[in-house]
Amino acid sequence: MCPPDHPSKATTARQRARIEFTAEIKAVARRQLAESGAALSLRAVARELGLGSVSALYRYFPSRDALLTALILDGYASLGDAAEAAHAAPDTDRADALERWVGICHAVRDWALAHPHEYALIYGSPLHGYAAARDTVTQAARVPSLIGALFTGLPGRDDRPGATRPVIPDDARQSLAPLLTGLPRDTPDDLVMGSLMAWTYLFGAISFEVFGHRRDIIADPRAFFDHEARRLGSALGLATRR
Amino acid sequence: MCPPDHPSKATTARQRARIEFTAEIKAVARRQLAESGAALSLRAVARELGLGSVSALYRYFPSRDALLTALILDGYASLGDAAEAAHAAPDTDRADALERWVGICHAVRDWALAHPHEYALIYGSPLHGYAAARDTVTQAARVPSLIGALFTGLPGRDDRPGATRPVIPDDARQSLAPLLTGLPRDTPDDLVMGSLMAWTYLFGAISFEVFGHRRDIIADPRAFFDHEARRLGSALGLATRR
DNA sequence: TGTACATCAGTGAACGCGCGTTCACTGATGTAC
DNA sequence: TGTACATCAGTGAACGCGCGTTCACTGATGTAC
Repeated sequence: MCPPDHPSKATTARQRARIEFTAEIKAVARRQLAESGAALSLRAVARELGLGSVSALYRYFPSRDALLTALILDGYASLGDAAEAAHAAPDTDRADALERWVGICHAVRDWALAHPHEYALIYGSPLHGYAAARDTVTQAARVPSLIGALFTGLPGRDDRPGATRPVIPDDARQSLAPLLTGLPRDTPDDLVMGSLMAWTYLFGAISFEVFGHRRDIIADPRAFFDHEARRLGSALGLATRR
Repeated sequence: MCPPDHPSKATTARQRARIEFTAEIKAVARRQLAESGAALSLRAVARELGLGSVSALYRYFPSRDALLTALILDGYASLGDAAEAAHAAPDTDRADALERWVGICHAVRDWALAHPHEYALIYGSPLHGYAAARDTVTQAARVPSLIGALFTGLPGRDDRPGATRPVIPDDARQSLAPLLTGLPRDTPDDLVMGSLMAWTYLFGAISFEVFGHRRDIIADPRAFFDHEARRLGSALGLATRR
């Protein structure tokens, strides 16, 4: 269905054109999704591309759902890129976990505000008959992984001797089992829990703003967001240097 | 468009039938929304109602959007009822703010899991060309108001003399202005902030679960939810008695 | 109480539009000898 | 280097389906005298 990921030097003009046109189709589809709203129409995409027929699209995507899947995958990847770039930014103090957390929060929020419809595609209501493709999970896990690393990574840990660790009841701890199997054995449960809560909060705050539930309620969304991210991060145990 | 809200005793059989049938239309529409997915089709609703023609529906709702608006309004009202019932439940210790918070959380979650499509209609991605009706704001405000009352109401306040209040930066405080005008003058900003954060978190956690982002990640969602609600509530300053 | 008229619920056909997918085809770009 | 054949991009028509909304209508339910 798609050209190989590692194009050999033997790429013909046809292959290059195919790759370019595939990208162009996705770009147009993305734009239309952003402008016209929720529904993605192959006919409209073909029209805007100047194609004389809809059926030409079927050379590139076997169905409408396949195109949608590609857009979702790209969305996750693009969001992951933005978050990881913020994490790797040279001007942040890498030892200050709270600052890094706030930086990631802003990166995700900025991305969501810049691509509200792609955000809705990823984190909004699930689509009618559409079943998420297996491939998406890898990309979808990038942001939560980043947050998890921030909480459980050593330089950010707030393990001052005086600090008391929150107690996690057994049933809640056991419900983390699917996650813990993928982590080092000595990862403290409360930090895993904390990173999940941080991810949840981040998603909630941005969804509220993007979906309009904060309109007329909060005057300066960015200032509010900055503060809530800070307060939540420290409430969940992220340490700052100051 | 609709019969008067306060039906006088002079309700004729016709008027009663009209009210009943309006409710039946909404019930069928709700069911179809839950089963078939996102799209609401007047024709399908008419078919299931046994009507010989779609156009009969136009006696009850002037357009498809009007029916959608009615469903959204009902959704907010139904959710508000559930949350308020939990808050007024006789077996909860009314002086224990944390327990009441957790009770409301479970009530909202239970409602959302029982009505996932209605939940998506209310809190999911905004609909294509659809603009929210003015009437919805009153109903939409019920859950956040309840949470706000819990945080700022006296019996729940964690105002032990030793407790230090979180400091809120000026810009974040000012962004709360639209909300503060509707509250008593001496309402502490940090509690208003806390209730907004609690509402945000609640929405984030439930959306994650309802929209499937916790599938394969958390084994026992209810246990996890119970713990996260507790931990968040106390992190935001709600006191418990124990 | 009985009749004449107004109100309104529901009908059925039509308008004009959209959509995803299939299929046999033309013609250009590549490949093998 | 030149020719014969295979590959594949794009065409255009068709299938079969969906949708919201309008409109002139029939016939039953209510109201006023």
